[in-house]
Amino acid sequence: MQGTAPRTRIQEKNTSAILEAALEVFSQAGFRGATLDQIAKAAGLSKPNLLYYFPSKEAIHVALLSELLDSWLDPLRALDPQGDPIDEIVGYVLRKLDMARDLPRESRLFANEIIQGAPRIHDYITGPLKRLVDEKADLIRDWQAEGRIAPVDPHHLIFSIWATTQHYADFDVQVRGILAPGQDARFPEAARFLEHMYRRALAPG
Amino acid sequence: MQGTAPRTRIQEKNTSAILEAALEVFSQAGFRGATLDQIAKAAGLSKPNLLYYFPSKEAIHVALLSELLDSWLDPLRALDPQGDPIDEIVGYVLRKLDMARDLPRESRLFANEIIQGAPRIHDYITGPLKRLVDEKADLIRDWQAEGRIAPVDPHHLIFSIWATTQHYADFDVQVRGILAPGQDARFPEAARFLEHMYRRALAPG
DNA sequence: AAAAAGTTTGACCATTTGGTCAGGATGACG
DNA sequence: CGTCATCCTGACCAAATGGTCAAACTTTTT
Repeated sequence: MQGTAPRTRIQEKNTSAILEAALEVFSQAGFRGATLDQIAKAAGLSKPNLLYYFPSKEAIHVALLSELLDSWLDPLRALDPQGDPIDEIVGYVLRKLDMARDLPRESRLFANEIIQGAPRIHDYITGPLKRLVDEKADLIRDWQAEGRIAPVDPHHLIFSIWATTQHYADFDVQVRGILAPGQDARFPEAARFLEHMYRRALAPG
Repeated sequence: MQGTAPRTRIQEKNTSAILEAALEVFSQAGFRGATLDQIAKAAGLSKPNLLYYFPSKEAIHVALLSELLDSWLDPLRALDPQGDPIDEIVGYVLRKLDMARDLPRESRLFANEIIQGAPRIHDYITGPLKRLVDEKADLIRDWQAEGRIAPVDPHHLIFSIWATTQHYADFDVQVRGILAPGQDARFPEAARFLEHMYRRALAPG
């Protein structure tokens, strides 16, 4: 009945249909641009029925964001202190690029939220996200101290990785519009470009 | 009276007050998230008075976008075929970064529009924007053929420049949240990082 | 100073939108 | 099969929102 764990099959089915529909709508229109009617229609339910499963529009949005944020950090977490520094970072870039390809709606949901001032996830940014980024920045500084990677600012390196990879999800319309028609290969091409760029930029010496 | 050129002082003053207010509101909330009341209040006018100067909310948005798109291409246009390839591209990066610092609302207005599917500027993307990008991609390919710059995909190079620079405007909240506190230096730091990255990535050989 | 042109507003309207509710339908289960 | 809990809906509501309009108020022009 609430945003917590579903208890019955019907709840299971409907809550996930709602979240799926809401992801579609919110990611495309932003929070205020989305309407309960759109979400209900996309989920194949009536509006009052939506509100039987979630107490409000806001609650749906929060549920969606919580689910997302939970897994958003995973690729960065996987940066391995034991691995080869440049391979690790390039691996991170390619993992993020895969996410942009496979989960573009999640990326746009996140982007919408942040562009509009991150009203609902400010604590996440200054809390868990900042902590993890700071930790990985330290790791990168360690690698730099050992001379295994060029001495660039770790935070801005991470920002650039986010920017370049998420760009292919968030600005997809623009990318396709400019690359058209043969844009089917844009992700492999982007991977090749980004791998080249980061290998070159980070090579020590 | 319409979105064309103002005729009187009062028109001059009020239309620019409206556009300034609308930029503030639209860039922060997106088209659907913005309300005429918010814009009117920010402009210091009554809502009916807004609609005396612009026929609709949509018209204000269009006027704003037209104004913006007109100047959006300038930095890329300035890529000089006569200059040193790497200096030219790094110069472009730094110019875009300056724009992200000085005109963040314009950047967010644009980003909001594209994330939400570019309903109002699709023709601009596949038209003038694509043309200019393709032209500059050819220039970059020429430089590559002369061996003066590394052979990376020119389109994806340009995308990465847009992504990394606009990130500092569009995702400002996130950048500040992670860098805090000493985030006042984020633009000079970003400039240093990006210049390093692109010089390294593009050096021939 | 009067007329004309331009500007502003309060009151109003239709539609959209998030949300409620009483009651009916449907399933789970002894 | 009966009953209890879960699920679903049509009708409804209040607030917000984009937009209209007649009338009043200013400014410019003659």
